[in-house]
Amino acid sequence: MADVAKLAGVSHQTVSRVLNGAPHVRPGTRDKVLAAIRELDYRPNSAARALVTRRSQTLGVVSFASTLYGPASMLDGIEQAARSAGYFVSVASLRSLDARSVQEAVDRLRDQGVEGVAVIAPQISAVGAVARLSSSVPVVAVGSGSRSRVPMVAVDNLTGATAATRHLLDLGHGTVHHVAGPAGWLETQDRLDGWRRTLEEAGAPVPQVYSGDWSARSGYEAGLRIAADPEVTAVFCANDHMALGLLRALHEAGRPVPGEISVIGFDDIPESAYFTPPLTTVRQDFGELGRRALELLVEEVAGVGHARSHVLVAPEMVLRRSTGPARGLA
Amino acid sequence: MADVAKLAGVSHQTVSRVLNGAPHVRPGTRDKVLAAIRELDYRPNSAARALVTRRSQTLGVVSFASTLYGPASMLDGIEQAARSAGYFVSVASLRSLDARSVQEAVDRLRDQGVEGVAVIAPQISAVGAVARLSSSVPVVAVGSGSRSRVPMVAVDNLTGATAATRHLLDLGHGTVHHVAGPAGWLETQDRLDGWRRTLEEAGAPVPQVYSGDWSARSGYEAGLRIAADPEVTAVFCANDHMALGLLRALHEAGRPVPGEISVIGFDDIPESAYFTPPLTTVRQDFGELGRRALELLVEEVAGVGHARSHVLVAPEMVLRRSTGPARGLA
DNA sequence: GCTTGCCATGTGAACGCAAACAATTACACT
DNA sequence: AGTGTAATTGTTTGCGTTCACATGGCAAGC
Repeated sequence: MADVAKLAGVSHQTVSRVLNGAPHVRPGTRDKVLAAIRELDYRPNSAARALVTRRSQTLGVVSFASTLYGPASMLDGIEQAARSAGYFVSVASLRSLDARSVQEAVDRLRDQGVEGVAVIAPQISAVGAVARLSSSVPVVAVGSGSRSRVPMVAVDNLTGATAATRHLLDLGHGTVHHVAGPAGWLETQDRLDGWRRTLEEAGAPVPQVYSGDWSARSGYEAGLRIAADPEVTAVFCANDHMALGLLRALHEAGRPVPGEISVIGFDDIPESAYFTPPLTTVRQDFGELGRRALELLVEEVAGVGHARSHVLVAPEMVLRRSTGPARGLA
Repeated sequence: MADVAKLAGVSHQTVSRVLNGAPHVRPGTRDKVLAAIRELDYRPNSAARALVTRRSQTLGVVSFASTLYGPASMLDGIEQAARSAGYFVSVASLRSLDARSVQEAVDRLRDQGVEGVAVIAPQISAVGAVARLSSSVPVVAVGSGSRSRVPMVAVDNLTGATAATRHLLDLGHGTVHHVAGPAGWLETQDRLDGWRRTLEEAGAPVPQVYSGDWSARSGYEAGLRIAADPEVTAVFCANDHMALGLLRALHEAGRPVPGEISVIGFDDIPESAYFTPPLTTVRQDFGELGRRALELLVEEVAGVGHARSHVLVAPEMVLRRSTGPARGLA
């Protein structure tokens, strides 16, 4: 910076002012400085700036299962929004979701000097852990269920699950079976609740719940059991990947979809439209979730009050061919 | 740090020595310092350290299409490896792949002070852009094709494509059609080359190439045209998502797979085993790719020579039910 | 007993920048 | 011309580390 100042014939402070867009710099002076900067290909040193301003311009993201479509999309949305807000993004991904790992990841990010952390870790224990240490750095949760003590942005899983269940009921199905996500996840819980409540309100029996781990494989395994149950005519899968596995199992068992069994998923991953048959599902816009979360985080970092700490984004049902009227009603 | 020094009754320099594991610190002294650190919950300031050491302990990742399974998995692998190597990871994702965007992303990272950059940007133009500016910071490319001028780690697309094509030929198919990825991608080119070369070596006719953009939708569109062509009995898709779309189109057109047409994909995403029918494909271990790339980058940063600058990871064929003998041979 | 040399620790700078404050200049208005 | 105010620029300080060097102590060797 001293070199730039010398070349431009001003003090380093004036260079600093130009760099930071401070007022009261004469245009001519600014131009000289700018020219010198270009001439020397000068780059401000972010470490020095961070040291004195105590602001790193960096936000942290704790992410889990980041190879899945949902988390990856949220991360992408976060990065986009962070960039427009002028922040860098540092990632720490989790291998497991216990409180210790989360603690560790957040510590790691904090040691790096991030000004805030977004957590894509939709497990109940994780959110608890995060809440406990959010004292030192602002934290927001992304895509988690509704019970978090920290500010968060999520899709309205309850409403989505209700819509899905309702849809199948309206099609004339006596009840709707459910393939849930793994225990401990906030999404799992909310979708389960929405499903159960809708059934109860409709006076429909609440059948036993099948449980998976979000993977197609687990959906397939649930599907094998479902296919063997002649009672089942409608299934709500807690995500599209499991629905894919379910579809596969049903196909192998010679149970036509939607002829004998209707299937609805959740997420609307880009592939869902090309399943066999194309999957009716509940769309959540993960990218949007990430963006909104980041906006919230930026507000927190800036010290704006937590006016709208809990943001719920409405999901949207996407009708395709995997759902149809109950048998005998066609 | 001064507080810690005072509490421990030593100088700040001794605290620094303890922190950095420097030799010549008496165990008793070390313990006192450690105790003081714990007592005060002291955290070293990374900005100050970066300022004086000129090392940020941060590596950058430029990523494109990071919501796709491949890039997301590579990012994940990179993050893992970076953590074990003691580095933080900062991400910059690209919206478009022109040289300007890449330039911008790398600049952004460099301004942040990263010590090296891994580029998940498998487009020819991107790699060119990166090569040009790799002077200031070490750069490695991940998952790109083989023609890059910067060090890189990739799956051996040529071999993979050859194996896929060979497999179908061996099954008795007269030739193999190809649904390629978008132009300009290194993977696209290498898989295309492998396919074409294998056909030529086998003396099989080289049919017209269908082109997609990696998405299931584009595979579906190619599939519509392929289904209408009675000549086609075997198709090699440049990735699994397009294969899914193709499968869908074939199914709709009443062309059984593998009865009438065999289909093979590339990638082996976790869902491929649950397609209808389960997809034969060529597996690439994206996570491993990311890890290897990061190791290479760390070596570069450390200044170790470029002995093994180009790492090719062998892909592995996964046989499932979407491929079978040619008609008349069953 | 007095050097020699290694250990253990302390002292003073410097890293590159922005904040606080000081100084100078320009301009309007009396 | 004289005063006041705002605009523009400069000077100094310190952010929290590590680095280079200085210092004191203690053991071994003569």
